[in-house]
Amino acid sequence: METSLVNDATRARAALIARAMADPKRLCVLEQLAGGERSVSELSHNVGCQVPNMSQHLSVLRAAGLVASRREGNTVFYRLVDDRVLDAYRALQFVAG
Amino acid sequence: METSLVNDATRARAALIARAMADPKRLCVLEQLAGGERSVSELSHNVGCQVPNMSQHLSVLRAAGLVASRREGNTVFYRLVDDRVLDAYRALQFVAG
DNA sequence: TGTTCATTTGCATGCTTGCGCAAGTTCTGA
DNA sequence: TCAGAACTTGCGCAAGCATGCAAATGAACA
Repeated sequence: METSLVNDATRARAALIARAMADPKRLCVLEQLAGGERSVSELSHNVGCQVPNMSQHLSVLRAAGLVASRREGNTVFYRLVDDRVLDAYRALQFVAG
Repeated sequence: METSLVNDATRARAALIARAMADPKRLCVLEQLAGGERSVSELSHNVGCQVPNMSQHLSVLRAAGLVASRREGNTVFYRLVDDRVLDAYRALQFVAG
């Protein structure tokens, strides 16, 4: 076991982000959010899953720091935290060929 | 549920790749392979896990199409299939901050 | 053929995940 | 204060995954 150019913490953080992106529905959410803010119910409708399930996926994405939310009355809107998230997604798609 | 710019198959493929990258040890393997071919035992030593465990991680990476292998006598050498894999990893690190 | 080294596979275990459903929370409007 | 809409959380289950260890396979060589 030897040292590396990248430290353990950075690697763990990158792995967490990859983990958050490791689900087609969550990738679909990122695509939706690329077009701007969306509510939970909009997302669950567009992605095709139940609202509680979508809420769980969103909490995974939020825990990884990929999305953030804002409440407006009864409605919670989610958005991408940073466009670099889309860059990473595009890089994955590029590898996917 | 509405259509999207990206089809289900592409999304699933990207998710598979993200899943393959969703482990610090596997990311460490990618870093090692960025420096050229490595044998399984070298990798298990450098990454810090048992050989059978490394073999499993490598099979995950291979299933995702990120690495390929070549046999030379008793030794199996693994390599990155494509430098775009590193681009994707860098993009993840970039998101990680 | 028999031995040894390098890697892969099989198996058991314990942890994590995605999902559906029910219940709880937060806010709006009558 | 009460009903209803929009989310979130808790729970249980089936499936998937990481890991360690033992056994099996493959290749080289005496």
